[in-house]
Amino acid sequence: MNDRPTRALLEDVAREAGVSTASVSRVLNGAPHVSDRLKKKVEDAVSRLGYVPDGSARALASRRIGAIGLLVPTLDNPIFGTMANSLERRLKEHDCRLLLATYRYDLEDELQALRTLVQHGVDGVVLIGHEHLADAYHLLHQRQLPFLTSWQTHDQAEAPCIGFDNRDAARQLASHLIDLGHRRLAIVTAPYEHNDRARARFEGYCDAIAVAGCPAPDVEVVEYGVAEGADACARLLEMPSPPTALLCGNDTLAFGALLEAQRRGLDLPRELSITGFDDLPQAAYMSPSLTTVSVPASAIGVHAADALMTWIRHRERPSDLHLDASIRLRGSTAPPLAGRGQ
Amino acid sequence: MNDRPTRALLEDVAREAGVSTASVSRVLNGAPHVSDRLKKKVEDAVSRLGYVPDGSARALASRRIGAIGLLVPTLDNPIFGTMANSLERRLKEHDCRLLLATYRYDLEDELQALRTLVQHGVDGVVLIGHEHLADAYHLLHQRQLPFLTSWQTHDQAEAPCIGFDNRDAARQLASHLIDLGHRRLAIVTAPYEHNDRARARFEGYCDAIAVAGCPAPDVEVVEYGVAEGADACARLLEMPSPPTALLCGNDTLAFGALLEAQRRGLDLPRELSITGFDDLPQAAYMSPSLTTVSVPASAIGVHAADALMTWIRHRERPSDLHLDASIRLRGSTAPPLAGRGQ
DNA sequence: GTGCGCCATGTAAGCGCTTACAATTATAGC
DNA sequence: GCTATAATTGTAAGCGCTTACATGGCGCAC
Repeated sequence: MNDRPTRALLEDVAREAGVSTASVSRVLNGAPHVSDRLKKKVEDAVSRLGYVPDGSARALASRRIGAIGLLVPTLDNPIFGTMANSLERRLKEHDCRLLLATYRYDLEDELQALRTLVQHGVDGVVLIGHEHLADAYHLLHQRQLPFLTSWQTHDQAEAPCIGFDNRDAARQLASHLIDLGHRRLAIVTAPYEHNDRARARFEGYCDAIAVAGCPAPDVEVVEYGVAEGADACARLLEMPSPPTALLCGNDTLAFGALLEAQRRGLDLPRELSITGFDDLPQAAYMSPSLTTVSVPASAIGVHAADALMTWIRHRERPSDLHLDASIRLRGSTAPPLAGRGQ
Repeated sequence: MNDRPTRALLEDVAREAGVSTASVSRVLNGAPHVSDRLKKKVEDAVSRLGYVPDGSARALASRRIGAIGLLVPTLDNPIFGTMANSLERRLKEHDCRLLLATYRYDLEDELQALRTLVQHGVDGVVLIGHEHLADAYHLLHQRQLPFLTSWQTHDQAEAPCIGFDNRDAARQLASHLIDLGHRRLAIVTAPYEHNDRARARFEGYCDAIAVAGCPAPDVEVVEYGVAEGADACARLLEMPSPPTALLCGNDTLAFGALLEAQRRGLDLPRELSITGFDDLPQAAYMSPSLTTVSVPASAIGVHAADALMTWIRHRERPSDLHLDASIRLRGSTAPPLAGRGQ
C-alpha cells in the first residue's frame, strides 16, 4: 500500500496467490474454465499487491491494444466533437479506449495519421466518409484491420458504413425552398473534391433545382467557417440578380451568411431565405432560427462503437447501417418577396 | 511490394541490410554515433521491405508509447473540442498521439478513466482544472508521470498549470454590468462543487457584486445546456424583483437565457443584460451579440503539448503559464431601464 | 611502437504479458 | 473399475523491439 519502489508484476501476483502466471492471466482476462477458488485467490492477491497490468506488454503479447482509432477532419466543428464524444463513451462501456487524430480535410495528412495509428496497433478504425486515398484502404486491408466508414451512406463494399443520406436530405431542403416559391437559389459549399459529404449535399441541392427547372444556381466554394460564410453571402448578394434563397453546406456557413445578410439590413427571412446543415445546438436559437438538417452525430458514434466491437471481438463483419437525417423547418426560410427571384 | 503474408520485422531488416538488429534500431531511433554508411544500408533495407515498426513492441521495450492522455469533462461543449483539436495538432508535430477520455464532470469517472490511461502507458497526461480526486494525484505521482493541469490558474505545486484567471475575468464582466448601472444581478452557474472553473467564475461574479455593495444575487445552479439556461432564466424572471442583468457560467447557458428572454418578449438588452463565458464562435453572431469572455482554448492546447513534450523528452518540469482571457463587450449588455433594478 | 580512449557495431538479455500445448484431475459412460 | 472426455491448471515459448554491455578498430600522445 505504501509507495512501492517497483510495482508488482503478474509474476508477483502468481507467487503471492500460489498459482501459475497463466492462471493469473486467465482470471484477469475472464477466460472460461476457471474455478471460483482460483479466481478468488488471484483476486485477493491482486488487491493485496495493488497490481495493475501493463498495457504495453499485454498489447504485445495479445496483439490487441484495447483502443480504436478515430480520424476526423477537425474537432473545430462541434458536430465531430459530438460524434467523438458519443463514440468514446460507448467504447468505454466496451472497455476500449479512443485514439484520436485530425487531418483538416487533407487526405494525404489523413493517410499519414492513419499510418501512425496502425503502427500503434489500434484494434480498429473509424473513418468519416468513404473518400480516402487508395493507399489508406490498401493499408487497412493489408493489415486486415476492422474499419468503418461513416457519416455518408454509400454502396461500396470496401467497408461497412454507418451513415445517412446527405444527398437526399439536401434535396429535401432545396425542394422545400422551391415549394415556397423560390426560383433563384444559390449554394455556398466547402470544397467537395475530396469531401463526399459536402459533395453529396451539393448534388442534392442541384438535383432539386434541376428537377424544378430553376435556373442554374450561383455557387460559392469556401472553407467552412463563419467568416467564410459571411463573405460568400456578401458576394452572392452583390451579383446582378441576387438569389432569394441560400443553401449552405453546413450550419457554420449559414451562421455567417445570416449575419452578413442582417448586417446589410435585409429583413430575414422575407428578403432572403437561408438554410444550414448539421443542426448544431444553437441553430434553433439564432434569430431567425435556422432551417437545417439534423444529423445523427451521436447515433453514429454509438453504433460505430458497437459495430466495431462486434467485428473485433466476434470476427463478424457488421452490416451497413442507414440512419435518418431529418430536416428542421424553422424561421430562416419563407416565401420570397413577390416580384423578386425571377 | 505485393502483399506479404507476414510483415517484415526488424530482424528481417537487419538481415537484409547485413547488420545487427541493434544497428537497425539505432538508425530508426536516430541514436548518436551511427555512420552514414550504416544509416544508408538500413534505410534502403527498410524501404525495400516496406518495414513498419511495431508500436506495441517498441512501447514495451522502451517504456514510452508515444501518446499522451487528455481527460476532458465532455466534448459536447465545443470549447473543449477546440482545445483537444489544437493539442492533437501540436502533439502530431512532436510525433506524439492523443488518447482521449471524457468523464462528464464526474471525478470518480475521471479517476477511472485516468487509471485506464495510465495502464495503457501514456507518456503524460493533461487534466482540465486542478480539482481532482486525491487518488488521481496519488496515482500520477506514484507513477512519476508528467502531467499538467489547465484552464484555471492556481498556485498548487501539484503540477505545472497552463491556464487563465477565470475569477478575474468573471469579476471584470460583473464590474462592467455594475458600471453600466445594474444593481440587481443574478447568476446562472453550473454546479461548482467539483468544478474549479465554474467556481472561480461564480466567485468572481460575487466578488464584484459584493465590492459594489449590490444586493446579494439570486443564483440558479443548473447543468450546462441551452435548455437549462432557458429554464433558469425563466425562473429568475418570475421572481418578485427580477434581475436587470444575468451573469451566465458559460455561453451555452447564456444562449438559452437569451432565447428565453426573447420568447417572453423582452427587449434585449434594454430590459435585460446577459453575459456568457467562453466566446464560442457564434457568440458574436447571436442577436443581440453576446457579451462574454474569450478563453484561450487553442493556446492552452498548443502550450500544453509543448510543455508536456519538454517534460517527457528532457525531463525538465515546465513552469506555470498564465494566459490571458479578455472580455468581449457586445450587444447583449446595456444600461438598465431607468427606475428598474433598485 | 605501445597503450589508452573513443567511436561504431554486435551480442544477447530482457520488457511483462498471453497462449499453445502438456499435464493433471474430475466426470461420465458402460 | 477402466477408459474416453472434459474441466482445470501449469510450463514455457514467444510477442518485436530496445539497450546495457562487450568487442574490435582506429587515431594519437608519448
